[in-house]
Amino acid sequence: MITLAEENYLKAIFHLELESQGEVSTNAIAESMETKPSSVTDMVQRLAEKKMLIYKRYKGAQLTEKGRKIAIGVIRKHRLWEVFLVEKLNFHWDEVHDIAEQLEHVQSDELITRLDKYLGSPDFDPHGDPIPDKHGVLKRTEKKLLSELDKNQGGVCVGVKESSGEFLKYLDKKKIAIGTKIIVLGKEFFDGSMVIQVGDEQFFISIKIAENLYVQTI
Amino acid sequence: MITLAEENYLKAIFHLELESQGEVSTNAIAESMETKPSSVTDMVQRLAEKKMLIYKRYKGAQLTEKGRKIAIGVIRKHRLWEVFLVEKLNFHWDEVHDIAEQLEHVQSDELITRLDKYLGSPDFDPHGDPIPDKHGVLKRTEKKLLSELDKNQGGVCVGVKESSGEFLKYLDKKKIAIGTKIIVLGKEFFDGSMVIQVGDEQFFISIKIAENLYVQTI
DNA sequence: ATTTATTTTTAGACAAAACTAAAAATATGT
DNA sequence: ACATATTTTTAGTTTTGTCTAAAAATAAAT
Repeated sequence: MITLAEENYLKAIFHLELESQGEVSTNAIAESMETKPSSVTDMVQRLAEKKMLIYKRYKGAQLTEKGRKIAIGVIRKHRLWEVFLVEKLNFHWDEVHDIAEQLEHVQSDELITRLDKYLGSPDFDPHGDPIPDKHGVLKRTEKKLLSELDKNQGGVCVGVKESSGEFLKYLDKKKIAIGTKIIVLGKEFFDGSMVIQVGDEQFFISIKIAENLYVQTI
Repeated sequence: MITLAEENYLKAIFHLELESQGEVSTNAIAESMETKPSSVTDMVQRLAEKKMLIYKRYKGAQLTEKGRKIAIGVIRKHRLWEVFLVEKLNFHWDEVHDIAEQLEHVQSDELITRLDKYLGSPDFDPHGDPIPDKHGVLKRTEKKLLSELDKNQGGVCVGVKESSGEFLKYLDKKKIAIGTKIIVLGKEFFDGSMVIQVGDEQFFISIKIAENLYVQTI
């Protein structure tokens, strides 16, 4: 049996491992979970006993295969519920996080299997983050053109193909820079135009823009 | 703030109050929650301090308006989620209880408002139990003919209109007696025939049966 | 009414998950 | 390298919710 708190720790450690290679520090976990380092030490030791991570004192934590599986399972549930909240209950994409944070802890494999099917097995959540499949495989892709992204997929801007002053000025006006996250909210088949989300703003772009912007998918 | 355990106690006490008037005994609560009487005493004292119920030692507990409101809120959430699981995710009616037991504790008024609307504001859950409205009002109806019930509504058999031997023998064969719970799973408009659930069995009945059976709706 | 049985409560422990304060280990700066 | 700063851990409490065992109150029985 796994507790709610344990699931949250595993999830947080998983995310931190993505950002920086190797062991995750006690302080980093404490900060990301808004708790005290001493509490983290406690929990991390418990999780190490349960073989969900490897912990070396003063060095940090590293998920085991078992721990990573659980973390990815929680993330899969979180993102599927976010899709449900936005697509079926018409929540706005930025209102769903706290609710999904609760729903992700409901324990029932059958529920998630059916929810996934009901939602049409989506690949991305409303924030553009990829949804792991039932085997825990995360679609980890490389640099792409923005125009290659699908609906609901997101990426971080990593460069431009064309670098004319006009184009850069346009990007500046739209507050797109290296490191800016972009989510595809909609895509038109016949002309490749898109509606994208940048920060709080949603706007329309033509295929000419989308074909000249490189993004790193998550 | 209210905890998960507190919600479960309030819900259990609410159900016990329906079955027997007046105060609910410590032992009764312990039995219905599958826990020890000493634990119940503890929790009931905490809930009394929070003004969710009135507790007199050695006498039992009685919900206050505040406590009852919370209990009904939890029951509303439970039953709405059950409808979701059956109608949208195609679960069978007898598989959904444990999952709804978890979903009922997700805290978000907006979520429930939207879920209710999404499901078409149903009046009854898949077990035929009534769903309290957003103000906590439970559709508490009186004795009716089975034929007057709507789809998904349930009732307890309280008597017959016609009492011929043939009819009673039929009821006996179908294991329907005073106190038996009946749920309407489907209703045909043009002839008033129904598919009903009795215990584990589901079967078809004609309007002649439905018009001669009194039920007490829940 | 007084003993017996049942119910309920108290007292004391425990586990999970958090905290504070202090100690220990590691990292940094000159 | 050595003092200082930072990070991490330990030790000791707290809260929530549970338990067991024993005591107290209430109910039942002869």
